[in-house]
This record gives sequence, C-alpha cells and structure tokens, in this order.
Amino acid sequence: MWEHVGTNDAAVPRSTVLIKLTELFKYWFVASAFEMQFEDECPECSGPLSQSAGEIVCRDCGLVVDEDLIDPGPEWRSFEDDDKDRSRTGSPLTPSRHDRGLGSTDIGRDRKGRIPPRKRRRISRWRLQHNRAQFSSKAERNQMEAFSEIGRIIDRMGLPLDIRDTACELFRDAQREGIVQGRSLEGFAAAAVYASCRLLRLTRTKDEVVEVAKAGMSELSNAYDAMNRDLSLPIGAPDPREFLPRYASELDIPTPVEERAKQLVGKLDEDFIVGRNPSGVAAGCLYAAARERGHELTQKDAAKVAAVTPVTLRTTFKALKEEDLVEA
DNA sequence: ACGATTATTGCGTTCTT
DNA sequence: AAGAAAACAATAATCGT
Repeated sequence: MWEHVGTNDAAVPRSTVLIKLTELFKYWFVASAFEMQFEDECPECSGPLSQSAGEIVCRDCGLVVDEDLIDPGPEWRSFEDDDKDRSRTGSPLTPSRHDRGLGSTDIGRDRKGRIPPRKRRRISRWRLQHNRAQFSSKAERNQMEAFSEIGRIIDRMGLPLDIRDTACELFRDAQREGIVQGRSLEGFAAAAVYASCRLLRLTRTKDEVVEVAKAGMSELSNAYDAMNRDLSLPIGAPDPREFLPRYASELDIPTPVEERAKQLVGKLDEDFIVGRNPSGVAAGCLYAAARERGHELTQKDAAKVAAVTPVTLRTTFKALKEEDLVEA
C-alpha cells in the first residue's frame, strides 16, 4: 500500500499534466507524498512503524498501533536482485514460498462428504501425487520446511513481515552456498530469523529466538556462524543501544530517560563494552538514567527485562559512576 | 584448556516508611 | 524498628578463544 507511492508511475496519470506546470510544484508534490508515507510514528516511543499482516506495529517497542486493517494484498515490488523487473502480470512473487508463489495449486478436501467414496479415493490419490510432483528436488522440499518454520518463529515473536522476507532470502543464499548440508534445518531457520533481526536493527538475543524455535541453542549458533562466515554478512557485535527501546517500553520508561540512557552508552569507554553482555550494559545505562532523572526503577526490575542479574547490571553502573556523569 | 565475564548465594549495610 | 534495596564477597558456571 505505502510501497506503491513513488514506484508506480502509472498511478498518477492525471496529475502529471499539472505537475509539469512548474518544477516547484513537482517537488512539492513529491515531498508531500513522501511525508504521507512516513509521517506516522509510534505514539509511545515515536519510533518507526511497520506494517505486518493486518496490523501496524512499532518497530521499536512492538506496540500495536492499528489492527484489523484490510490486507494490502500482494506486494508489487521486485524480489529479483536487479530490482528492475516490476512486472504487474502473473501471480505476485512471494519470497516466503518455496517456488516464489508461482504455479501453486491445492486440491481441497471434501469436508461436506458429498462426493461418493469411489470418487473420493481417486481424488485423494491425485492430491498425493500432485503434492509430490511439486517438489522436484530435496532442496525445494527443505526450503519449504524451513520457510514454514521461519514464518512460525516470526509469528510467535511478533516480528514484522519484512523480517520474514529477508530471513527467507538468507536461507536461500545459505542453501545456494551449500552450507546447509549436514547441519540442522531448524537451526538454519532460527539463524536466518536471528540474522535478519540483526540486519534490520531489530536486534533480539539468541535466547529469545531459541525460546520459540524448534532448534536448540547449539543448532542456532552453528547455523548462524556458518552463515556469518560464508555469506560474509555485515554484522558486528550487537550495540547495547539496540536493546534500549524495547526495554524502556517494557518498563514504561519515558522517552527522555531512554534518550539519556542511549547517550550514556555512547559515553562509555569502548574498552569496557567489548566482551561484555550488551543487554547487561543496556540495562545498566537504563537504570542509571532512570535514577538520575528521578524515575522509579529498581535494579531488580531493570535486570529482569534484560534477562541478566542485578549484579551484572551493577558492573556497568559502577563503571558509569567511576568514569563520568552519574552521581553516587 | 585457559582467562574473563556472569550467575548464584549469603550477608552486613544503607535507605525508606 | 522493620523491610526493601543496593553493595560486597566468594564460588560455581559459562563464554570466547
């Protein structure tokens, strides 16, 4: 729906005449269209919004701003690498389907029992063979398995759909590189989700993914490491700041305090941060900022949302005190 | 296997009511 | 004075290399 703006030139045929009147007018038009696209922000944390299936959620705090929308339908954008082909014929290309949504046919079941038994058996045999014929290789079957697992994880974690799409793309790439061989399929599904969260700056911890995934921690790590290495993803160590919006939202911490916490993370010595649990650092700075601004927050609660102990929170709080702006 | 970080537990101290 | 919260210390577990 929003992605339509600016990509579909044919959608504004009547305006084009007017637009040509002056260059100025043209720029105004483009600017206002752009603004319409992005003017909405999260009422709670004023973070960016994202549209998932049937609802609009905040990318930072996960607040559901609007739901039960009309499904925007197929996304008319190209999923090819070149980004050139925006053909509007044929079925929509969906990356989360093993065949990209092309030529899928399902033979339904007879729920009402109106088809005579003889015919029914024949139909059921058709279905079986038809479904078998859909997979020309083991790889395709694996891909479908992985995609459905990815979709399940995304759903359970309440993540936006574009995360799912890039996760599916990542899995494709991994498969093309042949690194899935001999490793857990579920692990790769989980790893793809984790990696795309990292890529799109919606960082979650591995633990959070493992909790809902079918894969265990070791499977995820194996797959993720392999992907990171062989696909050379541009992912470094997670920045503590990436956790702040979510934690702040869960603790009902006002935005200015969260901003202060972000600032504190930035002021922290780089040597201190490396090798330390980023979400622990985030919790420590959040706690420090809250105490400084007189916002009620105990170490216990702050540590809890970050899934660390008060003791680890304290180490960064202590460093904060020793180094600079935070009073005892 | 090793060094560093974090978790766990227990306990005396400080702050709040 | 009582209870909660924060600080401290020692040891076990875990992580990264």
